[in-house]
Amino acid sequence: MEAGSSRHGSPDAAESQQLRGTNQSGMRDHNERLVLSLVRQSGALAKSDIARMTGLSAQTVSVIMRELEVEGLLLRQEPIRGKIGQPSIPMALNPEGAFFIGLKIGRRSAELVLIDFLGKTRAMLQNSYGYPTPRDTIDFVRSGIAQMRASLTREQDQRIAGLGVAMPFELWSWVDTAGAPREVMDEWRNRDIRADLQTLFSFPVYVQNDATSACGAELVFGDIGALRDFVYFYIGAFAGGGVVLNGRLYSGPTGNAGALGSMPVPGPGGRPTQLIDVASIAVLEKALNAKGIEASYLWTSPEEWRDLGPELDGWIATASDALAYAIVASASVIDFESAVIDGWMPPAIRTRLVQAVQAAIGKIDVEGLRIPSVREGTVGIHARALGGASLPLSERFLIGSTAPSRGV
Amino acid sequence: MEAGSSRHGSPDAAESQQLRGTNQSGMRDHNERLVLSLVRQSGALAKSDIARMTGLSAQTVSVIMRELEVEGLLLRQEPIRGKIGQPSIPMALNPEGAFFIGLKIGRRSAELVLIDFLGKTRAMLQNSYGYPTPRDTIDFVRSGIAQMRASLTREQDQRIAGLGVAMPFELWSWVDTAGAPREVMDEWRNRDIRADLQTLFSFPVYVQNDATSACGAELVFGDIGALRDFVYFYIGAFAGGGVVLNGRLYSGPTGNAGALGSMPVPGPGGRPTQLIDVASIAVLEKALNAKGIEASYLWTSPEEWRDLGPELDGWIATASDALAYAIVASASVIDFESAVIDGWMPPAIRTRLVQAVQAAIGKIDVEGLRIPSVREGTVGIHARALGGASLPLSERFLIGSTAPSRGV
DNA sequence: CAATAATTAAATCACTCTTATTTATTATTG
DNA sequence: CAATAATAAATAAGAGTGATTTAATTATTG
Repeated sequence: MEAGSSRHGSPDAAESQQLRGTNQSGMRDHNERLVLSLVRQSGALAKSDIARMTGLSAQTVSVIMRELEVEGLLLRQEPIRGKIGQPSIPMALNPEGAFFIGLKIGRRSAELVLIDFLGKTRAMLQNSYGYPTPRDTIDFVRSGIAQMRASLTREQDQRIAGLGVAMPFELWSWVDTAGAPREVMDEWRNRDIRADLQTLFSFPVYVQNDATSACGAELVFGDIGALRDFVYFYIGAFAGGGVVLNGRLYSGPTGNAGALGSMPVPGPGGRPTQLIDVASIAVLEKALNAKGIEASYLWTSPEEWRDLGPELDGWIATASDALAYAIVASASVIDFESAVIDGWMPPAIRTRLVQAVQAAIGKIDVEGLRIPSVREGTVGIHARALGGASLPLSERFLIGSTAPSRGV
Repeated sequence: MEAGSSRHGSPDAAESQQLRGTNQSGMRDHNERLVLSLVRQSGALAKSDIARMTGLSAQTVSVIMRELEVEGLLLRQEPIRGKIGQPSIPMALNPEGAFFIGLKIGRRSAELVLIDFLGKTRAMLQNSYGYPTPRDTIDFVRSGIAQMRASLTREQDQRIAGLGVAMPFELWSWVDTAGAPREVMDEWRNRDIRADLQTLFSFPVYVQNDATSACGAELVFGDIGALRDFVYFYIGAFAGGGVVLNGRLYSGPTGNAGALGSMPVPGPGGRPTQLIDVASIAVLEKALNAKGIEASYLWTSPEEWRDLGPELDGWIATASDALAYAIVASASVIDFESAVIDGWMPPAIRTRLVQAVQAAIGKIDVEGLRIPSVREGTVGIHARALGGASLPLSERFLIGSTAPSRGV
């Protein structure tokens, strides 16, 4: 259990140990994923475009894409005329090609989301609580998914490709601080939530760290352009992160890569603190509470916070210093092109935070490094649940890049 | 040029942009590399072992390994008897299968090394200087390699698979601090050393960051067991590092991953400094010089330093605190299994340093992280040059793991 | 109508897989 | 102790899969 439970457990117990050989079906699978990844990234592409981009022969691409079309994953668009030669027929992702369900288990609420092949949200459900329990969570998932599936046609329902669960690393270690009884804590520790959920459904169930999931949502659904290597911060009740290398979400050997909340940074007094202790919404809430301000709306209305006054300014100042520091430290481990910051906050405040971080980086000694550009996330508050849903999508339809290329 | 020159330039200008398709030769190439990687990692293996490990059919493995044997890359060992069934015939790497040349360009000296397929050093040459110049470096390489090749048979010579150059990132930015004239600095900045060297040889020439190279040597030649993800520190005149992910050296989008010398850490007074400013041999030298102690033997006799007294103790104390901090910060970016420390120092001192780092980590708040084990490097002072030589070896004969696996 | 580019059918080629066979060895039986 | 059974490694032959090559077809521009 231990390390295993927080990995994204591949339900088929597939990748047994380490290094596998490649055979023809592996090759075809790889090329199919490649085509789908390119079409997802670039919009609609003609077969000839794909052939040029991949280096595969036109005929191979023709065969692969025709098959994907027959399977309902690609849709033929209007031919493009006006250029010399036979008009090209762009092929786009079919929104109805597949559906995915994401579940986020958070400190104060759970979210369930149903998305289509393009990542568009088709349905969303929420469940608030004082603290989560396995039993209630499973009930919520069972009834919630039943409700969502009822709204789908039989055809659509059969195209549900999986459920991805985004939850914090070692959930039980903080559930008790939320006032939960000890039994609940132990239940989370001892139960294999993935296995329990898997018994309910015929499609595969995956589990992944919540901030890593948010990062995955940014990668798959976000507007990141050609960005292929970035470090990602999600500032929620707690702070966490994720890592994208070579266009692929990297979750690490134990699934705990991007544990940026635990990054040591210089605290207010100059002594080292963890990032999470200065750059999380929980810290902001505490600061507000200390002033006697009721701040539960931080959790309930993330689209628009009231005017928060000096506490917010102070929070942004310290949080951005800490984030700047964490970004520089990250950049000395991996030469990321960008650092992306998103979180449970209104876009306007996210913008302020990012600007403050950019300014704060300027005050740090960065000799010997190329500092990543700092940008806002483009997915927003629901990134974790969407990232959960992106997990079955990635597993089934996308590809990384560190793959064997063509021979000579 | 810019970013390009410090990448490991693939001489064939092969991997044009990003995502390539896979074809049969790619598949075969992948499986061949897989076999060689496994044999390198595990010593000698029978065909049936390989078949079990890779999931490939016995027949496929038979064909591949027979071919590798014919090519002279594998050697048939004595059959192993004493077990039921036909005795298995282990196949080992043929030491004469290929040769590789490594060049390290350092602050005070250059090293040239010739190794065989097992990584054993066949020849080594050194060249000391006040500061390096491109012209002298190229002369040294030309004559040095000519001398080395003269000692090889025609057969061996034809099996030289490449030259790998290990040199610091933006060499020119510190050459001037070594007292070099400005022209030399500019020459390094403006010249493409890889291209210049490539004109001299028919085998491919690669360039890579020096500390990253050292890390690669540890990965390929070191005694790391099953370790597949680690962060590596090389403490030389300066401090640098490297990153191994999934059993593969990761050099990052710009080739500057593992720039750990630039990691911000709490300095002596508690204010942030870069790791390089507290944990490098140059700092130790400076401390000794300040006490009026002549310390040039630090560079010339790294096998055995004289008794260094309190300055060494002080250096180990501050360096280990900083390293401990850098390791924790790295672990919050990637959940490394281990941190490996090596450098230009006698093994006994390396041992002390590692022990001090282990102790120092205990004093840091690591909640939410699994802390990597800290171990000594097993390659030693020549890791950079050997790592240079490992570069053509990896490019040509080894494989990472993030590759398409077998189909159903 | 010539040139150009996209697409695809047919034939070919490379590589892995499955099945069956051979070979070498240990374990068991009479 | 010889004969036989069991086991495992290695390989040969043939089948199957998927990419490539070659050539033909189609739609469009100029």
